Amino acid sequence: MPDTRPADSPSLFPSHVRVVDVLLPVAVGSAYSYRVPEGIEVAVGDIVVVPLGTRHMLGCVWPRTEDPRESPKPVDPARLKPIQRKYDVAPLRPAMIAFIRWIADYTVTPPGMVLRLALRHDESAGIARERTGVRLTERRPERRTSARERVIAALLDGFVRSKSDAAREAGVSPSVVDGLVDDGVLETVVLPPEPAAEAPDPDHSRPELLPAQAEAATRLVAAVKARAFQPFLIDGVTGSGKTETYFEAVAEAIRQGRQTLILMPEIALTQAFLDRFARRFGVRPAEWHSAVSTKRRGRVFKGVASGEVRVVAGARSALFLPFADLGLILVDEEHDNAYKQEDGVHYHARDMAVVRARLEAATVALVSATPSIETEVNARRGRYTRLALPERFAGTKVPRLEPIDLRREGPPRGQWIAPRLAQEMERTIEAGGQALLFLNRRGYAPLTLCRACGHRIKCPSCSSWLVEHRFRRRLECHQCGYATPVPTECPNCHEPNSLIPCGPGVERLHEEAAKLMPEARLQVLSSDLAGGVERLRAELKAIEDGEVDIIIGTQLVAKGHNFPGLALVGVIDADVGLGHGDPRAAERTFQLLHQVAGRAGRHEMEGRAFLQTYMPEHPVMQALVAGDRDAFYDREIGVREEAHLPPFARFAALIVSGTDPHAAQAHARALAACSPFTGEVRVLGPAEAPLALVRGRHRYRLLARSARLFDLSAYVRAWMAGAPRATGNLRVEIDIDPQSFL
DNA sequence: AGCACGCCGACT
DNA sequence: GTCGGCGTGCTC
Repeated sequence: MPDTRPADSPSLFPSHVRVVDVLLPVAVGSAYSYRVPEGIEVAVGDIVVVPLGTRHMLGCVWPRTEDPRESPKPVDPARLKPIQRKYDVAPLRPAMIAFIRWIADYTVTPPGMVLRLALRHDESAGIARERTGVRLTERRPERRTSARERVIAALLDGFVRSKSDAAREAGVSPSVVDGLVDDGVLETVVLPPEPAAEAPDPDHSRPELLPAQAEAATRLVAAVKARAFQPFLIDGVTGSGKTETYFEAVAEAIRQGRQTLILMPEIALTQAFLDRFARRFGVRPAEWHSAVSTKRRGRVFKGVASGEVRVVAGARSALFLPFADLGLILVDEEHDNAYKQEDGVHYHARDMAVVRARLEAATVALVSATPSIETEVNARRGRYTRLALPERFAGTKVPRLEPIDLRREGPPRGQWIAPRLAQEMERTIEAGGQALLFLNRRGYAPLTLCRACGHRIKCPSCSSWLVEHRFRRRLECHQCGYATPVPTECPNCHEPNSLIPCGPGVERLHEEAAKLMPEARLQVLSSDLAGGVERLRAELKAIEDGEVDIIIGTQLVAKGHNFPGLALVGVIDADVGLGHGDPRAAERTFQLLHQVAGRAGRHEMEGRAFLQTYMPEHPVMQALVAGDRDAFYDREIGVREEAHLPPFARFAALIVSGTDPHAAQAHARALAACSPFTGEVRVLGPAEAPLALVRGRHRYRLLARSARLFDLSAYVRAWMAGAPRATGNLRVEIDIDPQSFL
């Protein structure tokens, strides 16, 4: 049914002119109206091609609302342009339209920008090329050659093969096959389109579950069966089998004929997860992330929309796929901050997953061994049902954690591995185990200092130090990517040979470890490893095969990878981030250290972990060493409540940036001055943003704080409506629920 | 978001 | 003289 204007409306349109609203994936406030030409039928949700200015783009036929923000103002009918054509993809379902609207509303972003997240994959529309195969006919060639004979022999079974397969099997070049087709010896046949993903089998290989797993699985399965919105927290210690547990829910969704979305923070490194899925269900799930080829993404997009793809494992962008019937969403490692999108539309994929599940009447489970404070509070309040998995599998023990007090037993100046840790490493390696040194700093040294004048080398366009990467012989900015050769004299006072590297990075730690243990085999693992993801996978494999004694890694090693031989973990600087007054630092530190320490001793050997710290009495260290998770959460939740911090209050951040610091600050002040007054919101700032200068843009930040149940999005929207426009190269970004509320 | 239009600085 | 930098405004 075309969505035509009611005949009785005092509209400018003659009643026979059919008009629909189309939302476009651009930053305009509302949908635009288009004429529907004869011979085209469109309905709400349809994806259409429309002209906009000088170009053509995809849009979605959008429902009319009472909301004046979304409805277009009446436009002169003479200016209406016609829809060009309907696009050959499944229409967006009402739940998806509602989801897009919800996010636009909540994040204070034009709905078109949110639609863009769902339509951005231009391959979504790409028409899958028809695949053809060849089959033997009754005819035989007049000219017979040995190559031709081989092709005929290979195809004698009568089955259809693709041209390239036929050529490969016969050991000939594809042109031989083409020649036989021309002679009528082979006929071409249209093949059915290649499936985007094989169908997973819910009963392929059902595992034995521990009692706690079985109990949790039963409840998840019941929720999936009920086909109603139900949120869970799967809260299980490392090695308790969270994945096996939620796989039972996936199996049930498959049996119900509904689809599953599994969100993961670091999808490029999840080979192991995909294999695990395949062992349980017989096939791998469809993958969705930036490293998947365009062509493949196009197939997955279509398969998801048609319902043929049953399970997608993906990064946060997979949340915007147009599922035909989504029954289950899993958010693995839900506490991971990679789920927060920090540019464009600022959304938190974990929270939006819960929203989407509600709109789809689906089950959603957040999964973590160290839940975010927000999720823990939701579980304690009963908003999320907690499914606890307290037991580890037989044969695996929780690693023993010990602090190393750097004030009393620290390493000599210029070194970073404490003598006790070095001893323990040696002992571990002698016993045939592996050791991991964890330091969350890439490169050789985080700061280069001039001994003569005290100058510290900074990035020319950011407010950050340049990090020395000795292997590449460069200083690099980790903020913007700026790189320059390591200078031989101080850029400030020009004193030669006066520059000294300060502090450790993983490269420097590698140097020190190699000196301490010259016999040991070492491997550095960080995200900037030369050779990219391929090389990384190879190194991980080598470690798994026991070809490495000491692993030196950044937080990459904390995330999701399993090292069976790992018996000892040394955290070089357990205090990173603590003591800077960032209220989220304690939580992040706890999660990261818990995760890193948990890497040790997942298998035969008893694991040990050492935390090098200047504050062993800090509650985070105490809770980690005592293995008392609840103590950490109790305390941290108490701190948040008392200080009126999330989730007991809400924040919105406005970041004003521009190349001219004075202009940026002035605009930030002007915004502060025009914030609508209400007793329920406090506006703080402007102050320099945590990263005061990025890529040559100076940043100032305003924070608005309200009570938990206040509609802060509506407040910010009203505020922006009455605010002076940003002019010149000034930009204002809105971040609802910012990660940092320092 | 793109893209065109328009207004000011250094070059064939 | 115009090429092109970016700032501004519009797209049904």
